[in-house]
This record gives sequence, C-alpha cells and structure tokens, in this order.
Amino acid sequence: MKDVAALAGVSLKTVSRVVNRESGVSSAVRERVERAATRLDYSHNVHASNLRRASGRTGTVGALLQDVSNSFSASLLRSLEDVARAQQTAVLAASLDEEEGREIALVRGLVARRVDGLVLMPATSRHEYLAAELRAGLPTVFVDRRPHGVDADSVTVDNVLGSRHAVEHLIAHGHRRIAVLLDLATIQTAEDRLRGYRQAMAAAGIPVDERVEVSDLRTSEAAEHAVHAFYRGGLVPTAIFAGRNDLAIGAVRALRSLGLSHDVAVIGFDDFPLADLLEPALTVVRQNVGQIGAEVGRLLFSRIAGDTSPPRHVVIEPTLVVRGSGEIRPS
Amino acid sequence: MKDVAALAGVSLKTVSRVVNRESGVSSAVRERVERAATRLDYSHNVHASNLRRASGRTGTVGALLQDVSNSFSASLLRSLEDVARAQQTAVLAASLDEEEGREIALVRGLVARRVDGLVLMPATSRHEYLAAELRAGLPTVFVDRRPHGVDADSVTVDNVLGSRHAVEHLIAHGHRRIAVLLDLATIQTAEDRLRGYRQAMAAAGIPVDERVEVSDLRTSEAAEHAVHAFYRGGLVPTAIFAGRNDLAIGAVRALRSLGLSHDVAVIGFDDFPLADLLEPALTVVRQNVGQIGAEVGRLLFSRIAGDTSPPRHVVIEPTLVVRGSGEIRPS
DNA sequence: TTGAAAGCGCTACCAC
DNA sequence: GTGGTAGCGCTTTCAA
Repeated sequence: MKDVAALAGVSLKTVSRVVNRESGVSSAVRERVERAATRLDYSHNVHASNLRRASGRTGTVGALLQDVSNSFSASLLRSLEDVARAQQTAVLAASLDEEEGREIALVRGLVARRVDGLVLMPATSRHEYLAAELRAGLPTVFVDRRPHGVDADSVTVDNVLGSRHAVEHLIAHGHRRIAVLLDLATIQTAEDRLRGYRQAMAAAGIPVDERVEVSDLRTSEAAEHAVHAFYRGGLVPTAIFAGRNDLAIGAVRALRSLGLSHDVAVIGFDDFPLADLLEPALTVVRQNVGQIGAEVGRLLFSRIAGDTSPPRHVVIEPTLVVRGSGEIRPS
Repeated sequence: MKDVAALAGVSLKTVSRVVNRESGVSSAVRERVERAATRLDYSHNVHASNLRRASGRTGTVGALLQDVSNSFSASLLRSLEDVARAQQTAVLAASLDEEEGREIALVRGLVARRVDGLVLMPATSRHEYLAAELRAGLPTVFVDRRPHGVDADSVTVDNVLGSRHAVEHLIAHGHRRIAVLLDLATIQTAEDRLRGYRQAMAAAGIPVDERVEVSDLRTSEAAEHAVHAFYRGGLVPTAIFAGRNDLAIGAVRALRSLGLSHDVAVIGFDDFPLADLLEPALTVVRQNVGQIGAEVGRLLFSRIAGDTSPPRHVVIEPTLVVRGSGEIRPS
C-alpha cells in the first residue's frame, strides 16, 4: 500500500480511501491510485485492515459439523454458505467425527482466528468450555444438538416426536416385533430417538425386547451386521426403525441379501438422495435440512448484527415421508 | 496480552514466548503467565500474530468447489480437510455453482485473506485472472478441470478414456443406439466425455445421431425430461450414457416411470452412495474421489512447504464399476 | 532468562 | 479533498 501511494504520488490514507471505496476522493486521484494498484499487483490485506478497524469483524464464520462429506452436514453447510455469502462472509468448515478433543481444539482455533460467529454440531455432551466465549458475546448457534451447561441459540429437530411417529406408523401397520438401530448411546439425538421408540411401544402396550434395541452403531456396515445377527439369532423382527440414514441403508443391504426386503418394513431417520429410488422406496422421517440451515444462518447473522435478546431454541418438527418400505405389513 | 503481562508482572515479550511455547522461559514465570492468561480469558489473536511473523503463513487454505452439497465436492472437501488438519490448517470452503463471477470474486476474497494455498474446481474456462497470484507464488491446485491460459498444478480424471470405456462396454453388449446426456457444453469435463463417446462410436463404425446427444443439462430433472422426450419422439435408444451422476439418476427416474428400467442399459459417470442398491444396480465410471483429494492435498502442501518445481499434472484413470444396469442387452 | 523498541499493513482521528 | 500521526495485537531484533 505504501508502494502504491508512492507510485501514485499520494498519501497512504488516500490509497486506503480508494481501496475501501470511501467518499471524498476526486475521481482523478482515484483513477491514478487504481492504476498504480493494478500495476503493482496490489492486493488488500484484510487481516491488517480488520486489526485496526473499529468493528472488529473478520467476515468469517466457523462451522463445525459432524462430517462435511455426509449429506446432512453437507447440505447444512451449503445453506449456511448461502446466507453467509449474502453477508460477504466466508465459512471455515471442519468435521468433528464425534471426537470431543477435536471439537475443543477447533473451537480454540476459530476463536484465535476471531471468527464473527460459530455454528456447532457438537461432538461433546458438556459445553462449559465455551462459557468464556459466550460471555464475551461470541455469536454461537448449536445445530442438531442442544447446548448443555451453557445457554446459547439452537436449532434442533424434535427427535422424540419424529421417532414416535415412525414407530406408531409401523404399529398401525400391524407390527409388534420392531427392532431399532441407533448411533452411539452418548449422542443426544440417538437417545431421543430411542425414547420416541419406547414411548410409542409403551403407548401401544407392546413389551420391549432389549435384544432388538441395538445402540452404538457407527457405520452402515455395523447396522448390516446387526440385522444379519437378528435373523441368525432367531429374533425375526417384522419391522426395523433405523435411527440414522446410513443405518437404514445398512438395514436395507442386509434385508436384500437375506431376500427379505419386501417382507420386513423399514423406516429410516433423516432423508437422503435416492431414498425414493430404492426398491421398495424407503419411508423416512425427514428433517428439513434447507429449513434448518436457513434458520441457523438467520439466527447467527442476527446475533452478529448485534441482537442480544435471550437465546432462542428453534425446534423443527420432522415429517414422515411415506414411500413404501414403511407400509409393508407383517407376514 | 498487555493485560496478561501486567497481571503476571512480566513483559509483553515473555507472554508472547509462553503463548508460543518458545524455549527460554523459567517454569515459574511460565506458570505465572499461564495463570494470568486463564484468569483474564486471554485468547491469542492469530491475525495480529501472522501480520508480524516472518513466515507470513495464515494456516488457512481456500477450497472453491462446484457445490459443497454434492457428493463429489463434499468428499473432495473432506479428504482435503484431513490433509489440512494434519498440517494445522483450516479450510475456507465455498461453492461456485458454475458462476464465473462468483469464482473471481471469491478468489479475490481468499487472496485478501492471505490464504496459504488455493484448491480450485473452476467455473471459468480461462484463468489468466490468476496470473499475478501464481507469479507471486500462491500455491494453487486445479482439481477436476485443468488450468487454461496459465500453468498450475492440477489433478484431473481422464474423462475421455473413462467415457470411451463406458461406451465401448455398451457397444460390446450389443448396443448401437446409445444416447448421451451431458452437462453444459462449455464445461471441459462435459466436452471430454462427449469426445470419449464419439471416439468409441467412431471406432465401432456406428454413425452418430445428434438427436440423442443432449448437452447443457444442469439438473437431474432436465435429464429426466430429456429421456422422456427420446421415447415420446420415437428415438428409442437402447442404452444411455449419462455424463454426470445426477444426470444418471434423472435417466433412471425417467426409465422407471416409463417401465423401461430393465430394458434400457444405463451407465453413469461418477459413482455415488447407493448406486449399488438401485434396481438394477447402476454401472458407473468411478472417479476415485479419495485418491483425488489426497493427491490434491499432497500437492498443495508440498507447494506450501516451498516446493517450486514445475507444475505437475496428475491424471487419474477412472474405472468402470460393473453392477448390472450397464449390462442389459438391447431387446 | 528477560525486556525495550521498532514495525507488520492497515484505519481512526484530527488537522489542513 | 487530502495528509500526518497514532495505534490495532502481536513478533522481531538486539541489548541487558
């Protein structure tokens, strides 16, 4: 910038004015400065700029998601990005893979980068480590999972409700032996989905068989093995409720290889591309990701803009998307 | 930092040493400083730090992809993230949606943020606008599409080869009326895939019917309409080669609704989750995304580490994954 | 082992 | 309209 000023024969401050499109520069001078800037390949340094700037904004937000390559996180990132772009803001994205240490280290990194805001799909179950930042006013929105031990904005889905509806749907179609596949028991959404399952079973007066309640499934393959184990072990559930989309896929794979895909009902939690093209098409509990992402963006940027009202907790109702696999009757 | 120094009764420089874990601080002093830092909720400001630092690194790289919510871009982002994390580097991710203006604006933004490196899946077809940055030594890796008008590292897939293999495979199964669905004709990968198609047809001595060569398809729905149009128009291809994964999905949808999914062969370019669970399972040309991403990361960080050897162009050979839909014979 | 002063690239503030 | 000076939060250099 010094060089540009020298070449254009003006002061530093004038170059700064031109670069920032401030008013009060004659067009002759402006043009001279711009020519000098191009000639020297000048590129503005926003970090130096922000360091001195009153606003303190960096035009960057952080998004810590479960895994940017899974369709739920990826879609969320995309909708956040769209809101951010409209606010001239860039998004730092990272995957946590349910690793608590990674979450804490990454949050520290983002804070050190002075992000204007934070979107967090936490891997941790206690969030006291964020207390200082929240007190200092760092705009933070929890997504998919609520904050624990601190208060902050959140956008979540009513997992208990979605899960209960799914299981009620299966029961209404005549099922009583309904298996449930779940993620790590320590993850709150998994716990809520189990609760919904149990509520529906209890309401229908069906005793729960813990041998068909399988938790801690981390991958599609794990779900596949679990389903194979059911039938090898003679448990023969007539319906399966899968508490995450890849677990549903694992279940479908297992049923295919067992030749049972048209005999055993399946409902998955969380929709995904192509669920409608499977045979039978997969009935799912849909979380409206676009709506969640837009809501997260709206909340985050209203905080960044200075909204200091008490934390808001947006709860989105998932909907059952009927496609076929969930309407198979017990044989 | 000033406050921490005051509270700990030491100089600024000493606090800096402690924060950066430099040697030459007595453990008594170190501990006093650390206590003061925690008490004041001190958080290091990496931007101020980097401003003065000799290395000039920011520990941030930019990734401009086609759309972070599609599975190809998302997987690429993920593998890049894994390499970056190992280098203590964060990733700024953004989607271009094939918009040229967006690409140029975002590159400017990333340069102004002084990213250490850039991964670019360009929307533009000419890249002279990057010349100054490349000359200045900004580590840049093109992915999926080669640079034009400038020289820079690239990791691409041999699209002509992959496409030719796919069409040869269809021809070997007895097809002669093979339709092809493609993205925007201006996108180089689309053009290459068309070339591969034509090479295979020419080599087999099959005349090309331009009515079944459909370009400029942007969405799954567009592909679906195109396929419907074939059969309404009496063109009745016996096989379809789809030059992008969502176009293949659109084709499958159309064939389903026409009741032809077991009569017309389909091969898609680019694998995706669940392609094996469709009925019939989808035969695809697979681009090994994990390998591409890892290669991109390796190249990028070797440049960041100071490797100034001439640009390298890594070309990855795609492979045909045979699953069923591509082996249907003409009826 | 510790500290003082200069300066990274830029903008705020006030003077002309 | 334009420019000088101070200073953002930190690291560098060199001296103690």
